[in-house]
Amino acid sequence: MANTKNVSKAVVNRLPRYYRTLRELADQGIGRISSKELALQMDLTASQIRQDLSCFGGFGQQGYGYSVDKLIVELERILGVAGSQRAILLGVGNLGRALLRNFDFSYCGVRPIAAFDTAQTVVGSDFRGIHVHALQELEEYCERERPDIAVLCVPADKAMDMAQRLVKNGIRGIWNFSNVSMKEDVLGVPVQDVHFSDSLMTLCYRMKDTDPFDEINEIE
Amino acid sequence: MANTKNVSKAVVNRLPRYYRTLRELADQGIGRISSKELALQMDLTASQIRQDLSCFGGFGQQGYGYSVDKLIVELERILGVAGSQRAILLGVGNLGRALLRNFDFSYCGVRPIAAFDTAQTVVGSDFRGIHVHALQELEEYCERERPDIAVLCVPADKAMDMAQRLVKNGIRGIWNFSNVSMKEDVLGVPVQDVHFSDSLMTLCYRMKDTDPFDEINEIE
DNA sequence: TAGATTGTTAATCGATTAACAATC
DNA sequence: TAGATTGTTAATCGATTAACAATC
Repeated sequence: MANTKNVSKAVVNRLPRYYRTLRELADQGIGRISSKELALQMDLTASQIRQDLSCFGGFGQQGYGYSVDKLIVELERILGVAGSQRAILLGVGNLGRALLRNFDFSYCGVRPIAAFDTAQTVVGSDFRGIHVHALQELEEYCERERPDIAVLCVPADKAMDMAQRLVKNGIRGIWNFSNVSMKEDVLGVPVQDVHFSDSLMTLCYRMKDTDPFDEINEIE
Repeated sequence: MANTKNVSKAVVNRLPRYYRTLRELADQGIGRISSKELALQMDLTASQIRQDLSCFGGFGQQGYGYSVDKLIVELERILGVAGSQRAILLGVGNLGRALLRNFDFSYCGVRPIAAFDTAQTVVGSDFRGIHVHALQELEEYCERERPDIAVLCVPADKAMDMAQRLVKNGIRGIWNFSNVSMKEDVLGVPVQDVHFSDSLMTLCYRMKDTDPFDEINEIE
């Protein structure tokens, strides 16, 4: 019945991927899976999967494996994505719009409830039913609606001030798309950075192996 | 003079963050830094930083530390982001547009040279100087221009086919924004997935600690 | 029942940290 | 020169893998 044992960071990092894979399996109509099969699918070892899951409880059954649906529900509980957190989005530029229009927040158990911007051209418009408010209404809105998460899509130079303003207004977590690193210990709430550039750089690094011009890939 | 020694995955994962931090330091006009100071800034240990960097060579100087500029250049070489790779973007929806308009490709040494879509409404338009071609021109274009990287922003159901088509046309790496996991060993080129949802879920997980409604966060 | 597969304990492997001689 | 800081070797710590009794 333990909620958390001693969950290492490495395990936590794998949880979203477990969740994603299991959702895909469920979509394919697969109702149960063994650690061995799942390992094959995810390029892990069966041992590791059993070890990881056992941090949170015994969800499997000997001789049978794991129920996909049950595991999904458990992972939603573990990840805390089942609680229908309420999110507001700051900065309705191209990226903000792309998120409002295309991103499936509900997949993560998050519900976007409002957006904010300063530009007259977007204030008052709606994206997929989400209304864009003038930024000056932020304080009043937060007091009334008590959102949990802020999706930060403002320009880099405005990001830090905005983050502090949000925390002051009761925001409990920041999903940060502005390309600025924020010190969590200063803000006092979790900040999850999305660094597109890290991802692209990792791709470039991994492409070096296949680079026809890179002949100096020798050891020593 | 070693190009690569035995670089573990953990080290590689930290490289983009080293690069980002050093660029920030350079922007602040800081010309040199010791492993101790850098460790403080990045929440690592000085030992780890020296260990990590020494995988690629001895870039520091006893009694002095590291030259920020020199380290940036070295990291660009190590990461392979200095080669000005050429990228094409597939799928000019909101996300594709957001990337074309806002993302600083040059930060990663990548140069976007063209975009492709099927919709008559966007074909022929330009975003920051990048022209949107009709998708049917892809083959001809690739043969002529030989792009290295594909930025995949097409809908999930088109992603896998498109990826295979791109590889057939000589693409050597895929930056994948479509929410579909691709088997690299099938494609034969590196694929770097951008999973927004993983990031948002991790935020939700980390917010659990501060959740006022979550009283059962006990050990055992 | 027999076969399969779990959860967990022990063994191995790898990554991080500490320490220190070399030297700028 | 003396103080500072590197690169590297050895020690510690943690994470992954292997093995197996328990049991569905």
